[in-house]
Amino acid sequence: MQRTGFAGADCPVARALDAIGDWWSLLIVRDAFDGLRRFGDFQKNLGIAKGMLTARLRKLVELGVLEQVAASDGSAYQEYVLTKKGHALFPVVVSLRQWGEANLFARGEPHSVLVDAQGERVGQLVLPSKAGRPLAWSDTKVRKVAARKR
Amino acid sequence: MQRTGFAGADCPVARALDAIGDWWSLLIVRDAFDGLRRFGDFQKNLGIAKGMLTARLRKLVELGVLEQVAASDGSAYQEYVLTKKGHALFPVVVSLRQWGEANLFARGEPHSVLVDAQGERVGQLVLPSKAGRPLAWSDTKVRKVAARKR
DNA sequence: TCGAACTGGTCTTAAAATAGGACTAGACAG
DNA sequence: CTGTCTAGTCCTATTTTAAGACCAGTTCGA
Repeated sequence: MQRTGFAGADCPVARALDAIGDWWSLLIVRDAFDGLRRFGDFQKNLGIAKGMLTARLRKLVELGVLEQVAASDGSAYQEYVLTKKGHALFPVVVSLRQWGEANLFARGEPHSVLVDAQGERVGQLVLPSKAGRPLAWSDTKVRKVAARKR
Repeated sequence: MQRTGFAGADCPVARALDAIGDWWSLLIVRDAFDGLRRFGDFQKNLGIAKGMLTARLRKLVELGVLEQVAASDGSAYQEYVLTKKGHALFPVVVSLRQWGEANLFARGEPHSVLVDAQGERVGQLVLPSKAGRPLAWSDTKVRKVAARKR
């Protein structure tokens, strides 16, 4: 059966997952943040089937997360680069990274880490209140809109 | 073919997506943050097939994101609640929400919003450097470990 | 300048995942 | 005791995925 979609949901989380919540899209975006640009680079680095990659890249371009530009090396080929909307996914990738680091590796198990320009490990993502005070989950709640179709 | 997995990857993003990067898991987690606890509540709210929900809940329990506890209303049934590891997914859900809010709704289109205890809308997630200065994507890079299998 | 190899795909196929619904055992309410 | 609710299991049709064969245009090396 066709996979259920959430494109019309009121909840931004549902819409976001509908757009980029499949098995590959965020890994492609992660690789794009890592500097990968070419079809073949993504394909080799991810080990993804070419047909899948074609479909995913096309969807990400349609969504406006990636755009195709002429290759930077002067060849006749094209490259895929993050748009502004794509760059806005940075916190999503970082939050997944930080959760993974803290919860999916054994103590001492090596993994890649995110560092700043000085090579220092970055801190944890912080959710500030309007006044700038850090908020935990229990300090927040979701204000729903009047129910529509869902 | 069997869906490609990333359980052994060096990259925490890949492992995180392997664990919770399917179409339903994060929506279940979102609903759990929203206070849903019972099988039937998740099923009704998400419109998910029961077989899917059974499989996803089981996987989330195995992962240690959810745990089953005796129902809080004194009945003989069970409930699913977030563990500490599950609560740690809060920034992931929030980052998806904020990206969705900013990029997937037309201007003026209504959507649910995250507010603090005073009902004020929360700010954007911030990634601080070790010293506490906010970092953008371009201020960071990924330090890889010595290449293994992938 | 010619052929070989590279790039960026398309197409086909088999296996696996999903949606949807029928069915069921035990709990609960009247 | 009986009907309904809960939390599932199981089955089937359809879609998605992985994997690889194949292909046209581009670039490279001699």
